[in-house]
Amino acid sequence: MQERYNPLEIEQSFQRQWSESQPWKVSEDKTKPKYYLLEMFPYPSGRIHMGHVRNYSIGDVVARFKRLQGYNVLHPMGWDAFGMPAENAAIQHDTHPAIWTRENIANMRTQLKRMGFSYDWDRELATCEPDYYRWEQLIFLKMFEKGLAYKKSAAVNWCPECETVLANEQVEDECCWRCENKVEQKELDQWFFRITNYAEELLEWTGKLPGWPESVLTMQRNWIGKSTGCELDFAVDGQDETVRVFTTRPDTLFGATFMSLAPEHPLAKTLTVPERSEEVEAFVKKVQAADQTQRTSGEYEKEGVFTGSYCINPVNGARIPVFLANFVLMGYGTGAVMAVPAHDQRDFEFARKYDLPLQVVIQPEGEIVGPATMSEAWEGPGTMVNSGNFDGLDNETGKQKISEQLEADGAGQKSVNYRIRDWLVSRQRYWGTPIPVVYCDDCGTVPVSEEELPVKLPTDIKFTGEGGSPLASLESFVNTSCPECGQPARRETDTFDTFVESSWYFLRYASPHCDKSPIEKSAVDYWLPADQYIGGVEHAVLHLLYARFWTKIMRDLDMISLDEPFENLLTQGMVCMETQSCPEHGWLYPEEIENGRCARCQAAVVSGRNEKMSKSKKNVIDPDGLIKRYGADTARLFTLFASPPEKDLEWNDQGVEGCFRFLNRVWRLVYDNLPTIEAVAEVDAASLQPSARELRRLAHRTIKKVTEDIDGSFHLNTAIAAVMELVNGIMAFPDKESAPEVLREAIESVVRLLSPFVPHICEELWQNLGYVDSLQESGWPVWDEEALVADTLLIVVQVNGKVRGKVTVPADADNETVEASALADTNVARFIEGKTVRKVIVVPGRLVNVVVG
RNA sequence: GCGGGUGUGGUGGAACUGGUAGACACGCUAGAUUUAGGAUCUAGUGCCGUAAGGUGUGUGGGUUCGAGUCCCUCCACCCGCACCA
Repeated sequence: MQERYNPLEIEQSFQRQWSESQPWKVSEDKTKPKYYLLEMFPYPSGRIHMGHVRNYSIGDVVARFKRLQGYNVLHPMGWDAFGMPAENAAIQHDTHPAIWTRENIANMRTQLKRMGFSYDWDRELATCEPDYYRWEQLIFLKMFEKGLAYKKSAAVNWCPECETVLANEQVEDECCWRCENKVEQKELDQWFFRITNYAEELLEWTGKLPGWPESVLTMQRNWIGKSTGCELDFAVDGQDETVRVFTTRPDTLFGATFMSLAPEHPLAKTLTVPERSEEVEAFVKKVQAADQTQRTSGEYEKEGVFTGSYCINPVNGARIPVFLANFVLMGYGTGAVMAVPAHDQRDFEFARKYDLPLQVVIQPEGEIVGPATMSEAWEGPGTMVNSGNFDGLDNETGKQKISEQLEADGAGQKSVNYRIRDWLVSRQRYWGTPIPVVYCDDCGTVPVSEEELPVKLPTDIKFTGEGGSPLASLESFVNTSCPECGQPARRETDTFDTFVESSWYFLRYASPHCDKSPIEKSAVDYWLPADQYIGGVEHAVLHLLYARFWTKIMRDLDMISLDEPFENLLTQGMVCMETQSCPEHGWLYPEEIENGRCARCQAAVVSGRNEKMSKSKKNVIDPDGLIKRYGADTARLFTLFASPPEKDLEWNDQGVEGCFRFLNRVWRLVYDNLPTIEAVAEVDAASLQPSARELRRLAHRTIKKVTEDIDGSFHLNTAIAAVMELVNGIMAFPDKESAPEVLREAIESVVRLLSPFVPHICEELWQNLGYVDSLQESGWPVWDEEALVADTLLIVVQVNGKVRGKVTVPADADNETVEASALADTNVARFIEGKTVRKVIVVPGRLVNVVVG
């Protein structure tokens, strides 16, 4: 055995072996319990970053652990390979997205292998390959057939920088999720997936995913945004029209004193009387000129205009004026709102501004509110008043009763509204899956026939960066014949949102080479759902919602029998680091700083906030540099030890040093003790001296702790801390020579327990301990319950709840004995002296509390 | 506004069903070793105090023999949704 720990040599040697023997290649084996460990696959940007290192290190611990426990573990890796950066790179570097992407994949694959992650590389897939996306096109055809994919003209989000439309989920604060530029609204003809058909089921299942973090479930519930109420019709006075409204507060119907329509409402023009049309048109123009951000921010001043028409309240015949109001959105509900100023704050403000009447219909308990005295709307519960037959009911009952009445009268019905909109999936970009559709002058929108698939993305393309998608100008692609009538026709030149590919890659992993269909059902039946999914929380309402939706789609197309794809979800925190900047040169990389000064101009460097590592702010650590300096095991160990997986990780170079020192200590632990433990007998538990029994107890306690910390709970940082304690305990063990078999067991435990975290060094140490077979074949250690039992216990003695002493008692001492020795402690006696002992509480195995007074 | 979450030493973080708060690590201090530095080893390290002891988990209160943990109040910060009818 070498004296010094040489990580690079060891790691490369094992990685070469693993490449050849492919120890993690799996197939369906019904004799073993399966475990599908999935990590969010990366976009092939070119290099892995610390976020990947962290994500995949967490996953690899669990994969290796489960394998050692005897599970048949599927642990795949692939590439989310379509997307904008490839196109931008092609324009900038005069290359082709396909070449750029494949080179990046090759680089990153090497980097992942250099980290020692235990993937089944045989299942690797890249979504930009026709043998992947052809199946996506097939599923699209089936969705089209069922009306689950459709094209419509709608006001959509347009990113001028990316020159494409975006889904609602991809707009954050009115900005593009990718380039952070301001998004515009445009009326365009686009492809949608009917996710709204699944709104209720997606919502319902958020209550049936106990393995998901509450925060993600809540975000999805918010996004789906269900509200229940009813829809009802208001007749227009003197015209043969009705205005349909949606309300969640039918109980306030008697309090409706006016009506607000969205400026875009189809009836807006019809209801405007000629003498008001000038004013109304001016108002509509003004609202349309304001951008969406202003219009939907709470601070936007409520404004409106009277149309001159009146509606009739169906329950009491009241004649109420119809307004157009800037805060009413056409995209939600029916685009018309019955305004109840006494019980809705927005309506209240609007009514005060335009001097419209208030009618109180819900009286809160214990106070009297009236139109004259109200300074804000009462939105809380109460008793119904001024509501005809419904007076005296509590308003919750009133909601039910009024809805029933409306239904009985045929004036309305109970109704549910969702905030979620259909998923806009077409993109005006080149580097994506072609949408397999043809436009024919005679036959209209015609799907490509299944036999024609895949519609391959053409590669003979020039990238100028101008004029939108290069596909549209590629005659050889665009010009085709109609699948139905054979006449000349044009291909769809939009491609799919890349989130379509990532919505089902985890299903494809089950049978990645299947060339008959998207998936092999038996393989999906065996492996899915994924037992554990690990990735960043930024996909809470994007990928994680789409993937759930797609799974249900494939289920309803009878391709799989699965309701939900991911049994357990772990959202790991971000990797953060302080930003550093120079007044002259802006953001600085860590290696551009020398002794707190800018390497170029020697100006003092200013430290900024601790935030997510990002290239744009240059607060990044390159995994490659870390591996070269310390090895992959240290890189893995630090990201796992520095903080619990779900929390953000603060980068700390000294912490990395500390982890490297620890691995050196482990190395030395084996090296120094090897002569003592090379040839020893089995442990004979019965004949051990107290100190050896103590060490053995520590070793077994650690096995238990590490097992329980990894399994299900992901307390990886405390698992590592526990092994560190064991190492400290072994180093301090005084009787190494007289109890070598216990020493060996303890040292072996360290090596075995650490192996999922730092596999290379452990494998090497295992061999040095004399084993020929791989550590991966050795199984996970099990603790001996009997070894956990202590001979003596340390009992804390409190007087009136304050710690005054500690006594050691035999483990089997009864309460009386424990109490007696507690009271006999000299320091405890000091505090009891002269006082009456009122009560003594003995907590077996823990403490004694003496209550005096 | 609604919903979710988080507040513990100089720092990252521990603490099972209420039972020694601060495990483990970083940093720091002192010492050993070393030509020096690094590495390594030993001891110490919440705060106040020479000590005995006091005090301490965002604030204030409550339950309890005993509260970081349970209940109530308030505060701060983070995340998601938001004129959603």
